[in-house]
Amino acid sequence: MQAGVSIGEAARVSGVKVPTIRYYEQVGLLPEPPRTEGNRRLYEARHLSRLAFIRHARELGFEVDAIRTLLDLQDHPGQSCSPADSIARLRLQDVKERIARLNALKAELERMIEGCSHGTVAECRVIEVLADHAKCGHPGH
Amino acid sequence: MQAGVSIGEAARVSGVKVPTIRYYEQVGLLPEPPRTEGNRRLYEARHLSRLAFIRHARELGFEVDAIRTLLDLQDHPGQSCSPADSIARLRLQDVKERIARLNALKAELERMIEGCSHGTVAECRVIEVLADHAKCGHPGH
DNA sequence: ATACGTCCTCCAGTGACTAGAGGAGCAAGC
DNA sequence: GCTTGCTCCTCTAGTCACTGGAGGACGTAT
Repeated sequence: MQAGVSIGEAARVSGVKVPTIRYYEQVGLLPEPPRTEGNRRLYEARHLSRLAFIRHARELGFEVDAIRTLLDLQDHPGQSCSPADSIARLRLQDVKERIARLNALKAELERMIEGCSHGTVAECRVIEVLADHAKCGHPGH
Repeated sequence: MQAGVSIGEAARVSGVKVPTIRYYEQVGLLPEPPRTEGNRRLYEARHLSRLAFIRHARELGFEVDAIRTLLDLQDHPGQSCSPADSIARLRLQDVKERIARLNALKAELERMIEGCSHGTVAECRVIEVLADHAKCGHPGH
């Protein structure tokens, strides 16, 4: 086991930016690492793997609060994993809803753009649809 | 033409909350309406239709800045609609990208959840995948 | 006259960062 | 030994599009 790496190095290997790493420490996602004599953070393997965990979870769209719970579970491997399972299921549900909503938006945007005759604003379907909700495929929203 | 409606009434018919209406005025999306003797806002038809426009555009995910441009175009109907068209196209591009990313997340979340054996955290696939990026379908992210 | 609902302004908070000011540590070249 | 330039430190404030609360005024019904 070596000494550890600087915050810049940690940023490089994890793909998380330096200020974001400090932010994660500040909000309690990442434990405070030891420091050098000159007061610089020195990250060890456990910090780096935790950082990778956080990054992956953020990429999957988990909120910081959810990640805190997931990390806490990881620290207690004997517990039931059903909280982790239900956090992931909630997230999946959320993702599915977003996809459905975005597909509706996509359809409406495509209809708007397709109807545009590239003339003046007065006859622009984009503006017209925005101004009058009744003119869109009004899918609920 | 009647007098106009209160901010509460405007909120009711537009579906935009009262503080949000005041916020739109503050950031210059909605013109300042006339006031009553008692200093209350009185919205006229033009304000209400502008509010509907804003709401619809926000629902489609246009940013406030983009909406400002779109409203400006609406106020000058003789201009070419190509700026409106390109704002909408950019938005569509963005929506498409989001859908693609969310579909990838959905696949990964489903794989995670499916692999969960409902036992302890130690053998939980959800935690495991989060901890080790190599264990997911690593679709680019 | 009183009670209640709606309205007013102003200021602070949300989430998850991001950017900048102002200063100190550290390695290399001259 | 000194300077240059990079990385690091803390602290504060800004982003986006709202949202919420304090503290007070107006308006209407009883």
